Amino acid sequence: MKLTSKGRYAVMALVDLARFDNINPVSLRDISLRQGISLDYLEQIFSKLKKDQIVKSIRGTQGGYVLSKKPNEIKLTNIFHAVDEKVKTVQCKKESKKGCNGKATKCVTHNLWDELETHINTFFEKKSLEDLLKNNTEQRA
Amino acid sequence: MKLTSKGRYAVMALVDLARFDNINPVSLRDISLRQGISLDYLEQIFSKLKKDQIVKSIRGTQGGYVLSKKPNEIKLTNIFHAVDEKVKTVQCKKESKKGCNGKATKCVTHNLWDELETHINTFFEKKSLEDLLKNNTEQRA
DNA sequence: ACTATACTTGACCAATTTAGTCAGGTATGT
DNA sequence: ACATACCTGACTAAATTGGTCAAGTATAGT
Repeated sequence: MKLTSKGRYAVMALVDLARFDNINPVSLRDISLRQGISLDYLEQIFSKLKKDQIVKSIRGTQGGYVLSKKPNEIKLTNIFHAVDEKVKTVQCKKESKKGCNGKATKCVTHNLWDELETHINTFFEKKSLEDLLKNNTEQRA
Repeated sequence: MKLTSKGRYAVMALVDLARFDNINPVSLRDISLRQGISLDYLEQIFSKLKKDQIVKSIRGTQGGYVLSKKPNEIKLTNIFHAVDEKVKTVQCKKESKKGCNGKATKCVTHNLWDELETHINTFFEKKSLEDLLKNNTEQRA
């Protein structure tokens, strides 16, 4: 079970954005250089972030991206959801009321995976961009 | 971030094994039929479980597998470790004392991923096979 | 001794996903 | 007009996944 780079990059880019968008919109080029992420790839990621209204875009020279909410209102869940980074532990194709994969009973580990998914998602729902920013400035001090 | 079927199958198979190995060794064929997992694939998985001494094998007719420890001594961590289902959130190739990927500073989200990894692993370290067995018999009642 | 059962090992493979690249656009401030 | 920077979609190489297939070896029962 691993995180995809799309999810990781999205969070890295947004932390970067949050640190610099107070003055001017931040161009993807800058983020690309600072975070070492390919510009083309960033464009894909930001188009998704924009679709989910996590960022706003400003076109033209001196344009770039800005957060469309406050850092404490942007949770990891929101970011991951935007870039299709989803937590998937259960695979049962067909789940009826009482059974998995058409069987009469729930598969023996079904509850376990549900529990795990909840456990992970709770983590993502609690953490906001602001938390990460704090953590980061503390480190520099 | 998703669980691979190797990890899922390993846990399912071991729960099955734990329920039936009190009387006789359990053959992979039986597990295969009960859990709907391909026999060939189960063989791969059990060879790993055996290597990590989670199960013992008995060859020949009436042979099969048996747990080599008590269910409460087998944690999810042990199972996942055996079948190479590892939790990987951080990707930084080179991490020196203070930096990632050769840079001077830790990447802004490094602590976050570490935290997430710990959060998930804690879950795996707490859960034992016994917990799953209990949960399962409760369900049938 | 023979045979059926069941573990053992390793090679192989198709499909999917991932992590991007590439090649064009379009909008806008100066 | 022109440079900057967003926008969009097609494409692809490499890795991973989720297996299958083939050819063993060990052992219990007859």
